[in-house]
Amino acid sequence: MSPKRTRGQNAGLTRQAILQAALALADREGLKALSMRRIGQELGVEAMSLYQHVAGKDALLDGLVEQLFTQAAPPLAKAASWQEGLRAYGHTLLRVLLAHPNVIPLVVGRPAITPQNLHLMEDALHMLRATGLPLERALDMLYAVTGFVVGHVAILTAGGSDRHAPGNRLRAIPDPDLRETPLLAEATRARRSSGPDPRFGFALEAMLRGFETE
Amino acid sequence: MSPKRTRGQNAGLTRQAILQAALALADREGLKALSMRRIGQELGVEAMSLYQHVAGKDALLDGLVEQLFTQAAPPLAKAASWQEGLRAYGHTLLRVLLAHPNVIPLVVGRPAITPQNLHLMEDALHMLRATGLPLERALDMLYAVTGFVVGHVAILTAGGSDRHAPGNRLRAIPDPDLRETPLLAEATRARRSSGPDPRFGFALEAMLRGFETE
DNA sequence: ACCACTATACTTACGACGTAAGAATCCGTG
DNA sequence: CACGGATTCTTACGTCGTAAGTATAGTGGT
Repeated sequence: MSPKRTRGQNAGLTRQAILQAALALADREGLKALSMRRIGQELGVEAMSLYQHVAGKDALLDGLVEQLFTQAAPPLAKAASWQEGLRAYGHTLLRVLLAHPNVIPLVVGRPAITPQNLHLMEDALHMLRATGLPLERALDMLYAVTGFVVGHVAILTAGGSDRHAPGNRLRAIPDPDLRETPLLAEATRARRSSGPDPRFGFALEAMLRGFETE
Repeated sequence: MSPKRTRGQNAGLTRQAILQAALALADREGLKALSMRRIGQELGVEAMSLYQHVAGKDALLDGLVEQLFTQAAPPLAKAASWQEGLRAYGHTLLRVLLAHPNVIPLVVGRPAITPQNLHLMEDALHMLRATGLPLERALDMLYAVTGFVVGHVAILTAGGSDRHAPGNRLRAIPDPDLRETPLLAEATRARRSSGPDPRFGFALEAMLRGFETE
């Protein structure tokens, strides 16, 4: 009944399993809850056991970011034109990031230069160049789109992450005081009633068009 | 000679002075060095003394972000058209953020909903509406530009903040392994040799144009 | 001159953190 | 069965944010 293990008994730990548990924990309780001890607890294991599979906390956080980007990469790989590829990549990345709002500060705060992620970028460059884009321009656009999406999401989820850690909602401004900032209050109220992101797609298109007509 | 104080002697602490010292410390030694004890030490004071002027560490970090946005707000306030205002705001914000690369994760990770910042947004909305923009659209654009700049900077400074805390350089990718990712290596090398941000202005213009012709 | 009173700074203390070092246990191979 | 590497657990150290309590300096009234 009790899954108690003794000392050297393999607990089935994996880098992947650890990252998954950490991501789930971050989603559920916020970044502040992401301590080694807590993650271990989540896996029925002591904190120090994790160090067999990840080099340290920073490496673990890099791994989290890597997980997210890995999810967003495929659409880019199998597109016909660079416009279509970047568009699909942008929307997918947006969706992935919004699915894990608590982790967004990590995505922004660290480049996550894991081997895995470097290969993702390499593949993307291959694809973009295959559809007839100068190499340097391809990197620029990859950065521009990624930066735009990340920034957009950062603004969207501002205030969510840890302030009121569990159960954070996805909004821009937390009900500003009406008498102090009436315009702001009215504008955010109006904005919130419309769909979740009517402006994102448009701005992204504007960027793609801009790159086209350079 | 010795600036030693005894117990109740006023040390000249202020919220402003604390924030300034903290910002300088973060610029100099990275976010990880930003502990209450360390900041106090910087001001010749014990950690707990700071709590008389800031509510806690989170509030202090919010204050840091507030400082940055306050620096970027003026250009928007005194512009003739919304295009000009947003353009000036974007470029100024970019400059301010790049001047403090270490704190960028904070800017992204927290909305810094301080009263001060809410008023900044309120003023911006006033200005944008005065030059003939629907309120809701004004907020959209403010968010879009802010998000774009933040994202751009986040990507630009990725890897800097704490990894090798002091003396971080401002680059996108840290010399990827040539044999693993040849395209990426070549593209980043080419990119780095050109100016610091040839693409930012263009992308920003594309966005503004896009909003115009909606 | 004295005395509350308030503002400010310091001291101590607690629990949680990341992780270095080493001991204990399991498991595959001989 | 023996043993050696892999994996986990235990213990320990220094640092963190901050709650609670204490001591000192300045201030205004008498």
